[in-house]
Amino acid sequence: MVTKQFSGSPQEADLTRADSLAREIFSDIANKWALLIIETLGERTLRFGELRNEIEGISHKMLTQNLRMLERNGLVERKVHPTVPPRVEYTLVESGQALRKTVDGMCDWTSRYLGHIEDSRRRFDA
Amino acid sequence: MVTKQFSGSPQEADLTRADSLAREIFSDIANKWALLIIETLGERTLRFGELRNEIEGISHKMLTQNLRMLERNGLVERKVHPTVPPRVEYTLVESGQALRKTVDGMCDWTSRYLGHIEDSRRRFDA
DNA sequence: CCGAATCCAAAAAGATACTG
DNA sequence: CAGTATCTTTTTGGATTCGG
Repeated sequence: MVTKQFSGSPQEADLTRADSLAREIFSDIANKWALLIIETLGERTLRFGELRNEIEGISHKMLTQNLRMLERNGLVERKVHPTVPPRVEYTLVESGQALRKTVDGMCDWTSRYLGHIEDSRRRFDA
Repeated sequence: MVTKQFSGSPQEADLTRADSLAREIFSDIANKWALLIIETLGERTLRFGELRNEIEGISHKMLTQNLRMLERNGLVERKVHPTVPPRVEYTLVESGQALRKTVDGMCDWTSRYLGHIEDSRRRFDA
C-alpha cells in the first residue's frame, strides 16, 4: 500500500519501513519529467543530448537530475564511452521497462480521454 | 505522443494543438498527490476529511488544489450535501477509474521492485 | 466541515559559467 | 559532449485565518 505511510499494527515494523520506502520511491517516479524520460528511453538507448532533444522543454539540469535518480533506483543504466568528445548512453533496463508499460498506459489514457477532458474543462471554467 | 510538444510537419496544426494539450494534461496528473488521490478514491467515494486521513502527509491545501484540478479534468465528481455541517463527497468517475488501473500498475511495480531498488540504491550510494 | 485567501518559508527550476 | 556548481528567480507548499 503506497497511500498509507504507516501500517496500523504495532508488530509490523518491517511493513512500516517497506511502506515508507514504497512511498519514497513513488514520490521519486511519480513526476512529469521522470515519466517522460522513461517513456522516451523505452524505445531505444539514447545519448544525453538526444534525450534532451526528444523531450520537449526539459532543461539540462532537470534531465541530469532525473537521470541520476533513475540510475540510483536501478531503472536506467549509464554507459560512458571514454572518447573525445565524451559519449554517454542511457538505457532503460528491465525494471524500467516494466514500469514503462504502465506509463504507456497513462499516455494511452491521455489520448483516449482528450476530448472528454476538453469538454469537462469547458464546463468547469464556465 | 506526449513526449513531443510539437509535431514536425507544418500542416498538422491540429495535431500540434492536441499534443500540447496532451502534454498539459500529462503534467497535471503525473504528480504524486494527484495519483495518490486517484488511487485512494478508486476504492470508494470519500469525504474531504476522510480523504485527508487516508492519504498520509497531504495538506489541506494540496488536497483542495488537486481535487479541483481532477474535477476540472473530469476525473472526479464533487457532490455537496447542503447540511450543517457541510458534507462534501468525492467520487472517481469512469475516466478516473480508467486511469486508476494504470496507477494500480505503478503501485504494483513499486512493491515488486522494492528489493531491487533498495539494492541498487546501496550500490549507487557507495 | 469544507473551502478560499493570505502570508511566508522552502524548494524547484532556469541561466550561466567553468571543467574534463 | 556531458557534467557540476553557483546564483537568481519562480513556484510550491505549509500555516493560519476567516467565511459559508
